[in-house]
Amino acid sequence: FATRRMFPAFKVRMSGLDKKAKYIMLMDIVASDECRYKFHNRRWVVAGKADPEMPKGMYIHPDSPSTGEQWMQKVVSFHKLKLTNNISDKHGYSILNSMHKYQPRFHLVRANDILKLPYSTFRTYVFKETEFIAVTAYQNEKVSDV
Amino acid sequence: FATRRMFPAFKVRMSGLDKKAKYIMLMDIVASDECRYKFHNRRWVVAGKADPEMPKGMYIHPDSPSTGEQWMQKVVSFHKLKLTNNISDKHGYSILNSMHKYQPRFHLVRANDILKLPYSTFRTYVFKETEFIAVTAYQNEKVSDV
DNA sequence: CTTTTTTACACCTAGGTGCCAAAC
DNA sequence: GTGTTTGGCACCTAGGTGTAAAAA
Repeated sequence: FATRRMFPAFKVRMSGLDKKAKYIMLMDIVASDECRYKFHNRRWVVAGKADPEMPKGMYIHPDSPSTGEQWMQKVVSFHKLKLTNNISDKHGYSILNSMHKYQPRFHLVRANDILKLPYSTFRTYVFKETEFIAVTAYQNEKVSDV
Repeated sequence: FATRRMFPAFKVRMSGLDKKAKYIMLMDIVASDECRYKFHNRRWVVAGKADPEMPKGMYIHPDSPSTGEQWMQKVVSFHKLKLTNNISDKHGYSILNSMHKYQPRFHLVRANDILKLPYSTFRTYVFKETEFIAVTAYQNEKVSDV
């Protein structure tokens, strides 16, 4: 069983925020489709129906809450998000099924305080290009060749 | 301006929790009295009225939420709590006035999820023996002699 | 003079990394 | 044989540590 950070990390650059207001940023990961994949002849191919998914929590960016000004002045990186394939993990990391396809989602909330989160409006953004297949070992040689 | 962890760390050992229920643990720091202190002839003596206090946030223990069973199986340490004397700190660390007396407080909340925190009942505990005076450099030789 | 703050820096440590060999 | 998972391990890095000297 392995627990590692997501690589490469999910990163966003923000603009148009209210400089003075405070924001909380979150992300989560949802299953993309109902398939299990395999890596055959250097290609990803569907290999049956997906395994059941574990419930996944919300990952709150550790700099939350911060002002719009602070968020906008550098790229916001979620590199500390941890993934695992250990279904009995107790640390609250995102539990993914290996060889399944996932979609990260980004949530922006205007709130002064984590305690106010549940009262607040979530704005959710999905970037299709961040979709990925979870693996236990890199399949693409180009990744290790960096 | 310095930002360091609190030393020694605030630690609690838990018992009597519901093993299956999930809990969130928090701590904060409040001013103990209205005095400023000085270290004179190897003793702490009152040296005037306290400076104004900055608002202090709640520090959520990073293992939150976890089950009663997990919390009880080892000492719960808040060693990652950060203190600073930088009044314009933007990281959400606890901003303390040096040479002032403070009281840490511990909060226990039964909740599955950080999003449910504001709906939930806080049980707050104060341990008088954890009161301390904030400093920028150790005054007691016994600390450095360890 | 005493007390307190700041800065710098070498040291250390926890934890994250790729990579490999073995197991499955 | 193929594809996938696991565990180990040397390496590296971010960040926390005390200490001491200088500044205030």
